[in-house]
Amino acid sequence: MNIENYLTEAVRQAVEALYGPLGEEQLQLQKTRREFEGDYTLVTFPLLRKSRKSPEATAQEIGEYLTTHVPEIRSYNVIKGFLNLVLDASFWSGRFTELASDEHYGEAPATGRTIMIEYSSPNTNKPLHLGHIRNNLLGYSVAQILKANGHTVIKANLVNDRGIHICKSMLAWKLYGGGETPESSGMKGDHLVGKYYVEFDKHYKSQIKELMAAGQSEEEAKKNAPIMREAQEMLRKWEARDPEVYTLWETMNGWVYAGFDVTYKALGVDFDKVYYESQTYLLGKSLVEEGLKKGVFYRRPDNSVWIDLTSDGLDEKLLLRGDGTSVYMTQDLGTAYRRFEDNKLDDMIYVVGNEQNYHFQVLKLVLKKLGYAEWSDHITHLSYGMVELPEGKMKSREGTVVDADDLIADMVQTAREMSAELGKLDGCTEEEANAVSTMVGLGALKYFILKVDPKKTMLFDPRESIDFNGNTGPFIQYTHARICSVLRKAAESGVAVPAEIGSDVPLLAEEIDLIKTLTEYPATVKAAGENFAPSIIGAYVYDLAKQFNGYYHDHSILKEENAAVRGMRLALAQQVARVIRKGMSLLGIDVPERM
RNA sequence: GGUCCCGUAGCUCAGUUGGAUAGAGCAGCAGAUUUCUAAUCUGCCGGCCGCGCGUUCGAGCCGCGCCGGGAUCACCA
Repeated sequence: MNIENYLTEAVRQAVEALYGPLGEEQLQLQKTRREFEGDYTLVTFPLLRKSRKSPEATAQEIGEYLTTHVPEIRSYNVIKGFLNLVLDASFWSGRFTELASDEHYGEAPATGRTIMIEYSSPNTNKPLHLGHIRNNLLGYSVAQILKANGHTVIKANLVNDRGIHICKSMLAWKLYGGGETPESSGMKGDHLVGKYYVEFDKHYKSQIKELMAAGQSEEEAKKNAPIMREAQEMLRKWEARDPEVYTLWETMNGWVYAGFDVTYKALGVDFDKVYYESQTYLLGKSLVEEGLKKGVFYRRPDNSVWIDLTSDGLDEKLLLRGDGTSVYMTQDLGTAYRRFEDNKLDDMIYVVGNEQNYHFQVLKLVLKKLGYAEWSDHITHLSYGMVELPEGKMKSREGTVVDADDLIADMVQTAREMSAELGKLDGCTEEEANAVSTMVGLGALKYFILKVDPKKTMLFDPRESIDFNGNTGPFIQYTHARICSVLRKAAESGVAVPAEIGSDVPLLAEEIDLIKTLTEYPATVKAAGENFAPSIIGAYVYDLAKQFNGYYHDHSILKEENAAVRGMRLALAQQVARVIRKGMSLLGIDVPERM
């Protein structure tokens, strides 16, 4: 039975008995804020027209009626126009028993909807950086949250494995690499390839300089630099499947994938489907034909195909080059179409940075104009803001990018040092120390990034991110570890944790607060699912941990002599730990049992 | 210039869809440990929610207009 519905119905009956029938929107029942006495609050302002009395008098009247007619409502108080209803304490022990015995607490029943979420989508010419970390963490977490909401989720990764940028690192490796491999250099594959991407840029720049010194304009120099011409030639050869180029491409991409796998594994993210652009970049041309036939697109004299979106407040957009080759938009139209067809998707979510807002605006609009509104309306661009550093934006040219692997290693290392300093690792095996440091270091990183609303540009301050106090992942993990410690000690001394709380066990106000927070978990998961916002889960879990930590600090559990009260507190602690675990797993954060 | 996003405490951020006296953390100040984990807890200090007008019983939230910051408007992906 849903408590909100039950109470709303009771209140409706009360109001209608007093003032006659009323419309849907006039009943506003909400949780009472913590600083007031009560559990649920009725806002009476919308009812004044019916009651024709002052807010206070109206609240008074309804409160009186409810306390005499509804057994669960013990008392009420009125503050201004707000009617605070106080439920009987035994009611909350009942609610607690319900949630404790629900094995799938916080997991919605299957909806039958299938949702694909595409995230990560790296280029294979350089290693992942901090921006990718936000992308990956968001994508994975949103996938987890949608699963908890009962949807079938397909996690997809579209690897950008072809194009001129890939040829650049291939060419630089061929020219200057001397046959270097990940094995021979001891470098991670993606870092090795990234090194040659930088190498290309270096030579390219010096060639431009030379040409300009020889009298060419900057524009000419950029076009004429031999190394650039060679890279373009390489791309042509690749498209013609030249065996030598193709083999090199396969080899170097293989190195990159091996490197990415390590990073993905460290981040704890994974995928159900991996698409490669080299296999999908020809898609979408038939849609262009279709658009031309329908008169939605038009052809310019140079044979290129465009759509005019000026009447929608946008610009004209190229869809196919004059030579018949695809552009980004062509491919995305094609892959979107194919994905909906192949997987019978109900929704498609793209986790892509906000610098591509315009692209997705156009994508959806074009599909709509082609007549596919019934599914293009189910495309969501989960747009996230840039990650900035205290020094400003990350720029690869200026070497201010934060490498993903380095950052992860730093976080784990810092976690380890701090643990060691506090003596937390005493008596641990090397393996245990590693496991805990990894969980804590990554917990800090993940929570720090996910607690921020995705839309917003966020500041990543390395010093602050490794702070383990306050609103941080490690604080939540710590709270969990403490609870586990209590439960362990209870088990050791043979004290059982009861499955439910007897209705006669006296509950403190803090304990009722804690139960209330526990009952809000499913609604929180739902809200996070509707808004694609892991930050909502983060705020909830932190609040729960904080509440418990405060409570737990002032009230002993194991030393409580009254067996019923002790049992109640143990049961409460156990559920808090369980909900922390559930919430954190939606963020992709592991929770240690000791730390 | 067009389109989109952001603006809340010194700093980093919440604010559950329009409700009560706007919340956390960090930083600063003052305290708490014979204790089940002090990676903790308690208290204090700190606010024209960018500005103005409007909508209504009620606006940080909705509408309009400004101001400030960012992204984007490529035959790159």
